[in-house]
Amino acid sequence: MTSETRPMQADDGGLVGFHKHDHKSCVETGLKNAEARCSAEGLRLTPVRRKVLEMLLQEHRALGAYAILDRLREEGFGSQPPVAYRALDFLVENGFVHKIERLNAFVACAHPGASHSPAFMICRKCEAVAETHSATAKGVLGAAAKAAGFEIERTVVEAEGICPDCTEKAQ
Amino acid sequence: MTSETRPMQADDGGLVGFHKHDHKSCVETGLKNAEARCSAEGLRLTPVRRKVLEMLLQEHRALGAYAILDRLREEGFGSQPPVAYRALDFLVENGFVHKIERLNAFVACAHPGASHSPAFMICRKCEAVAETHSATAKGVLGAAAKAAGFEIERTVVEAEGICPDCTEKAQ
DNA sequence: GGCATATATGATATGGAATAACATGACAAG
DNA sequence: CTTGTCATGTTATTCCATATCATATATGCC
Ligand SMILES: [Zn+2]
Ligand SMILES: [Zn+2]
Ligand SMILES: [Zn+2]
Ligand SMILES: [Zn+2]
Repeated sequence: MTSETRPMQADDGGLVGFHKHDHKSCVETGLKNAEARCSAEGLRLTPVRRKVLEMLLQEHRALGAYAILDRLREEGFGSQPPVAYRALDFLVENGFVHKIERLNAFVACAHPGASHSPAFMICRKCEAVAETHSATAKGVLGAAAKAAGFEIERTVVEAEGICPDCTEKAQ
Repeated sequence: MTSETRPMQADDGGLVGFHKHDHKSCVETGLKNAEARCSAEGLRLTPVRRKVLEMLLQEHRALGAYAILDRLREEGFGSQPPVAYRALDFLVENGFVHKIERLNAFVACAHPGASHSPAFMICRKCEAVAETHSATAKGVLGAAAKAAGFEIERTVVEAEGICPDCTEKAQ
């Protein structure tokens, strides 16, 4: 099957971005989880880092580095690009946040704690982003890589299209 | 429509980037193909567009827009960003070139003429890029999308890792 | 506590990617 | 010849990202 510690399923809430849900708890538990994991693993969830994670949990869409930076400035943190990028680097490295390559932007991870190869669905109308998981390395691509002797370390899987809400509205 | 006429297979030469091959013919046939398709479909393969495609066929790796721009300048074409971006837009829209989101860079398509959802393997050491195809929309992600009511229009599938050559050299 | 070391932040500067907006040129249709 | 369309050229600006140096803050050891 897919993942080692806590395998995910297609219906286990992976599509937060497209559905109604208890958003306040969504943010709170996200932060709680991060705090727990950081203290468990000796990582330092400093104020800037915590704030950036909070911002990203707040939205269920991707934020660009400069949007993040603007908000950091408003909150009294440093206002130069490296401030945002360093916080993002930390969060991405430790799996709290993912980068959406297609958008050059960032989203909070929807499956904190689980080891996973994330996959994303990006609505090109409303820019909502939903995270699910991919098994790319085990599918066609994995076979091709194996055949070629290419060693996969990381995969980027992003689907662009129209989310259910926008499809509905368009009717 | 560029049609479901010639589906690809996992072993049909999709890994050009990692293997020795007749590179001169590689470029020539690439350009011939493009010319043929353009005149068949009423597209205009103008000098800039042709030059950019040639450059990308020449390399088997991704080139950034500004690298392309530099060479265009050397060849006497316009030297401002839009010159390169417009040519690239044309080539990407018509399937002659793909954008590698992970690198913010561009490669010539290795399967010209065939309708396909490309997938890429990117070596993080030598930056070689090999194109193969993905069936993402039919795999786990496709199922999740269907379940969520998300309509996939396009997929980005990019695997980062180490190519066979670099693995070998490292021994 | 005091001090050395590592880590995190602040601030400056620069480079690279991408697009908006406007002007000009080539060319075909009317 | 005029008009419309498409491609190109040019200017300017915005957004994304990193290198570098200086300062502060935490942590571990004496
Ligand atoms: Zn995730
Ligand atoms: Zn939408
Ligand atoms: Zn292709
Ligand atoms: Zn390599």
